Amino acid sequence: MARPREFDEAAVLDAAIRQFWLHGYEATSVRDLADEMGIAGASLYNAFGDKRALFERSLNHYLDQTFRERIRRLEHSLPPRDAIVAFLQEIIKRSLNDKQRLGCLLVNSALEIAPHDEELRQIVATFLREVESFFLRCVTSGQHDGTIPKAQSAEDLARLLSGVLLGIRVLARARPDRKLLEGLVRPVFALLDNAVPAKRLRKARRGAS
Amino acid sequence: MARPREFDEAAVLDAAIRQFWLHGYEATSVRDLADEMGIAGASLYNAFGDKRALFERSLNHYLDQTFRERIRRLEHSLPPRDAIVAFLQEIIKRSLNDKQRLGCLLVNSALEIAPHDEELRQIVATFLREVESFFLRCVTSGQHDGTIPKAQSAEDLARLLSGVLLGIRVLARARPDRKLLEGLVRPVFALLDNAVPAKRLRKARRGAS
DNA sequence: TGCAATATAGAACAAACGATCTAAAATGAA
DNA sequence: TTCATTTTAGATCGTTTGTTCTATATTGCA
Repeated sequence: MARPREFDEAAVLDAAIRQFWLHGYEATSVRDLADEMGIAGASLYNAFGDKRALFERSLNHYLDQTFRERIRRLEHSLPPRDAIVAFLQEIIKRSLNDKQRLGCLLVNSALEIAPHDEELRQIVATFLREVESFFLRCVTSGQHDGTIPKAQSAEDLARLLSGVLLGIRVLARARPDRKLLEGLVRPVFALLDNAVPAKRLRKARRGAS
Repeated sequence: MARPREFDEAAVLDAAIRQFWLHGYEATSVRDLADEMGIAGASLYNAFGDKRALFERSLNHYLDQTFRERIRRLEHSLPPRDAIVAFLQEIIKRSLNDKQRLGCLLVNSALEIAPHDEELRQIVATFLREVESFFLRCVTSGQHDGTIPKAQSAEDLARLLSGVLLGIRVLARARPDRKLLEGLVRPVFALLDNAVPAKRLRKARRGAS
């Protein structure tokens, strides 16, 4: 047949993700990309098409590696309410440890390019629905087994959780402050608690641990 | 002395805001800016310094015109809890009417350039604290007069409201969906309601209106 | 009415941009 | 071994970028 690729596609995609993540789409040049990916410009165009197509591949790869992995892992290992709490706490932890202020590539993309590119907007929108339906499954299941109160509809709680998730990521980009982020989610977790007043709950938690 | 300016500084700043808002910082060229502002490139550099300095002026002008105006208006005309509700509803309304998907220049900036420019990050962070302290004043005052429950600390509620505000703006950029945004804030408003179960509250509201 | 000072329009600058071309290298099937 | 096919590195394409220069116009003060 023909000469085979010399590079590992997944590895160079990871490098591309890192560049787009670090500088954003517009501020990343094709030369930066090729250098960091360790391939020549021509190879990049040959293998991925153009800059925009490479970005689309990178974003999809990122969503698979990062978000979908987290959803799978938490949903299969924890009871529904705990999965929600763990999800948000993991996001907070990542935001606080993010010394380079990368933020979240999904959120960054949702703002920088989704509004100017209908196809990418669809990808972002579809994935955001995917996250929301993870929250919805958790809330519905928690309301069934009695660990989450039914005062608010499962749909609205899932919507709120999506919004809070994105809000944390934006806020953390400018103010990576532990008190701020942990305080932000406290009232949300209270909404997921079974109608137990906050004071009694704190006392109960201290007793348990 | 010397020859006077031929353009109105506030007017050309508005045009600059529109360009940065529409395309983002990186994707807006100085030629685009000068054309839309109706001045020559040299005049732009003479009057504002460089592209980055013009952006800083634009952002500050935007924050004054849009956000600070809204905070002043609502805080002086409405009781605290209503001011919070009106603030979020106004953001939702703007997001749904935003045919050009401009989003919010503050949120866009917080993600595109704040992480790469320490001085602009400070401006964004300081303003975000300003918004949070508006929410804090409202919640504290509402908790005092009994219109907002004290189950959650005023600080945490203000933090949550900030996060929800940003979350709405990001979500709306990719999914400008009324059900999503209005559903998102419903549980938040419930947190601000005086421990009245949702069912009784809906009934009471129907009776009142 | 000069004169210093600033604003203007438009050309010009080097550098960087996304993308492509050229020619050599590497492969498996015939 | 030949050949069609693909990948590679590096030069190169025409644009566009942010910024500055040149030359002219316009002002208030002396």
